[in-house]
Amino acid sequence: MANRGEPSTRHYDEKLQQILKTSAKIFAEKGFHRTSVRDIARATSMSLAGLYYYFRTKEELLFLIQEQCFLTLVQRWEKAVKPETDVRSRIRIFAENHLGFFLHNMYEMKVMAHEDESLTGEFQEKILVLKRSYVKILMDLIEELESQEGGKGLDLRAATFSLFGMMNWIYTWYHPKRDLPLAKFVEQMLRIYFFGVLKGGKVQEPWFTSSSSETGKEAFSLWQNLP
Amino acid sequence: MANRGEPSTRHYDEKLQQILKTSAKIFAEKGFHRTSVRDIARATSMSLAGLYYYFRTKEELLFLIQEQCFLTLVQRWEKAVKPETDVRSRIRIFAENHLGFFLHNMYEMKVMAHEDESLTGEFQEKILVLKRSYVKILMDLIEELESQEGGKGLDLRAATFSLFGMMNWIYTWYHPKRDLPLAKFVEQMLRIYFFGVLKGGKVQEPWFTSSSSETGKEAFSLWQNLP
Amino acid sequence: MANRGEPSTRHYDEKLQQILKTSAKIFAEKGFHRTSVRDIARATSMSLAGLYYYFRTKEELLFLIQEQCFLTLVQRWEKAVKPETDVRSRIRIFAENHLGFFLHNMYEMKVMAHEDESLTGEFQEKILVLKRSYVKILMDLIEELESQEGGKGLDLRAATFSLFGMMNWIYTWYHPKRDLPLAKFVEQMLRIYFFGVLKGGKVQEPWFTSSSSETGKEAFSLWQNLP
Amino acid sequence: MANRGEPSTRHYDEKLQQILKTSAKIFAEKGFHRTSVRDIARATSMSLAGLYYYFRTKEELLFLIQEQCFLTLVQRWEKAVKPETDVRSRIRIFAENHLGFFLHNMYEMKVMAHEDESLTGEFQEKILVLKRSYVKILMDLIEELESQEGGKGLDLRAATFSLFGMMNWIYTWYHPKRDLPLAKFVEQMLRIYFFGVLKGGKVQEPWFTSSSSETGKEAFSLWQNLP
DNA sequence: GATGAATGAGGATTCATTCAT
DNA sequence: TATGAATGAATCCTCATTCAT
Repeated sequence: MANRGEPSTRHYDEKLQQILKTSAKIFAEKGFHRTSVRDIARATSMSLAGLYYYFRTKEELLFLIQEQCFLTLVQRWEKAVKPETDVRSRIRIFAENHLGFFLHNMYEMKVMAHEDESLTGEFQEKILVLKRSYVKILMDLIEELESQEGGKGLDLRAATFSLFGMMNWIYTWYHPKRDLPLAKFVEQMLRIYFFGVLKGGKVQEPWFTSSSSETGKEAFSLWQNLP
Repeated sequence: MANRGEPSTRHYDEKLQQILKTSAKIFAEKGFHRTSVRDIARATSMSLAGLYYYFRTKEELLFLIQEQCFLTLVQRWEKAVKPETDVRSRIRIFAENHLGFFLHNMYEMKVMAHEDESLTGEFQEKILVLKRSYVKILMDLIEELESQEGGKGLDLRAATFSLFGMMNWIYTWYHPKRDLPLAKFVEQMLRIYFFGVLKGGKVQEPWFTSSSSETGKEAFSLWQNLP
Repeated sequence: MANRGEPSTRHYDEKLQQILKTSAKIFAEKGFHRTSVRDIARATSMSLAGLYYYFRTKEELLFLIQEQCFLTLVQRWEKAVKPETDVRSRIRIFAENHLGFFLHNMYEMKVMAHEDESLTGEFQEKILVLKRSYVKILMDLIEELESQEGGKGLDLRAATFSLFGMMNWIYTWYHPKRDLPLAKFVEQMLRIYFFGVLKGGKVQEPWFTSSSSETGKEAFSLWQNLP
Repeated sequence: MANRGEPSTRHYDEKLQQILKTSAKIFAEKGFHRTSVRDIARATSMSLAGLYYYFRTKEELLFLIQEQCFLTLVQRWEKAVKPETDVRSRIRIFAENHLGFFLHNMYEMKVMAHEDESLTGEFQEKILVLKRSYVKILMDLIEELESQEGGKGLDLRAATFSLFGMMNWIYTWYHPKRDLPLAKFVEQMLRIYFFGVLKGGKVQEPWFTSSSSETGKEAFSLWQNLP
């Protein structure tokens, strides 16, 4: 019965998973646009045309990879988190989930972080929805943290995306052999995010003295118009 | 007659700058590989062939953009920093410099952060050298901070790239109209980086209690083999 | 086990007929070359591979459609015509047969009229034979008409194909809801063909006065070499 | 200045004309869909990519051919027709124009008559507009003829498209060497159309005696459901 | 009889780049 | 300096067809 789109599931699914895995690797290494479907055919030992039995366009392939990642991410988060009273712990669990996933699926991570904008149209929209709801989880936690622990008057978006930035950027520099193993790594990152890099305990306010920072808007006007 | 390599510099430079600026915008918006030289011709109102007077290949164009950014970045940093005794202040100046540049040249920033790996061969190597020396500046500062202020036993690479991550990631989410203006924005980011998001003053050690974090390496083994 | 060439005929034939009917519709609507075997699979709710039990190639499918049409056309003609003495009546019957078939099987008609040259090799040749013999029927009738009724000195091929042209062209414009019903339609067409559109009875000779027509060969030399 | 779409006109136009002419020939011989752009490249001794300087898609190429034909057809008609009082003469001039064009540009004629439906979207629409206005010219003439000369009660659409059918069908059978030369050919066709093939003068009404014709709607019900 | 899975060949189109002028 | 015209190479994708089951 199945006519492209709903092939029989047993073999199909296994093969598709293998294709997604292999493609993610190549996309991560060469970039989505530099990767030709032929590259994927070669890597999967399939024929060019044979691949198209499993996806309709190269872009759909990218979409499938990203979609699966987000779904997995959210699903594991929901399984890992308990209605604990401690916000801070929940944030920690979120970060553990996020980094754990990323370090164990570095190719997919890279693809998600980097090939974000390679999707267009409906594919882009669908991923955007997933991503927004995923981001909202962390943002809500941080908001709760702010309001609950008294807060330092941090900008919510800045606080949220700073953590995402720290975490997502790792694909550009993290080497398993060179850097800390996962558990320690997570600890370090959360330590920085929660307590900062400075040793001292008390928050010194005003802690900065730069003249430029004080002048507000014009502070960096010299930056206008490169070079 | 001026030929390639030694064109009369007056007009040449101005025009080239305009081309770089325009190209950076398009690269930022469509991505390097999705951008065709025709797109650039259209945007600069030049003929396709005419452009090739100013660069030899599309990749060189990307290189020129990135090179100029790094040179500017380093140059301004050197001008802005004084042999101050305070490490923390120097880090702040570095961040101000970095973010100031990024927010005032968002297209170039995006291109630097995102089209990093689109360079190959010699171009890639040259940029790598520049980038490494730029990263080293911050890394050295943080090392100094660690050793001087007593330190919290942070991993140097993690601490360095966490700050870069926070800063470089902004191209994915920062909207001038929606988010904080530059000066406040820098302040927020440094506050998080220096003191963390938690309110409290004293560092609680051990501050975390997660069982998974304690188990070390195996902690996230469930992540193996997506999905 | 029935194998290709001698399948059990009962089910086979019914199913084949259904496939031919469906294919004719799609060929008519999208054109032979634009139609993929997948389109036919979809429309017949069969699997792609399943179809190939009923025909060996897509071209054979087209051949079968055309062949069946011609055979039917000739067969019904032979059944309808009586050794009447009146040539004119026999021509009328031929036209009724032809148009009756066409209007009742518009998809097949379109395919016959339009996808004529989509056949190649042996298929083409076989259809050509059928077509020639079919055309010959009408041509012979018209020849008989000419010689018998005295004739107007008409060119035989021109007279024959003019009628075919009038009839075959209808697939491009005839709409059942908009145009005359079959019986009246046939009448109109034959009236034009037999008596012309002009009202008058007597043939005016010379009926034309155009100077260009008189100049013979060079008349339309301005047409040479478009535009 | 020119950037695809408005190239400089001198050389461009000549070359484009040559491409159109060559393409029309191939389209006529192999059919539009069977013709690959490579075929055209070969026939024009240009490179595949080089062709795309002159048109954006293969379909546009077909459009250009058809458009030019219709424009030429209308333009020459307007130049040829005089506000003569005689409708019949004007119809004759129309037919002369149409057939003259067709016989002198048989490839283009075939393409117009046969590859009609190969256009889609806007291209199709534009040609449809041209075609409708072209058809309207003849239809108006025939209407005038009907009302003026008294008329035989002919259906307007049937009368109009019968003539078009006779004329347009010639691409399927006309051979310059075998058939009548243009002037005589036009004469024959008009004679049939105006006076019919029957010799006699008077219109016999009712001129037909077929029983089936009299039964009206059900006349050809045997045709239902091929075979 | 029927189908899921696979493939070789070919198709339209785009692109970076060049070169004569 | 600048450009119109041209091109080789590559890209994504579709298609008719097959074959083991």
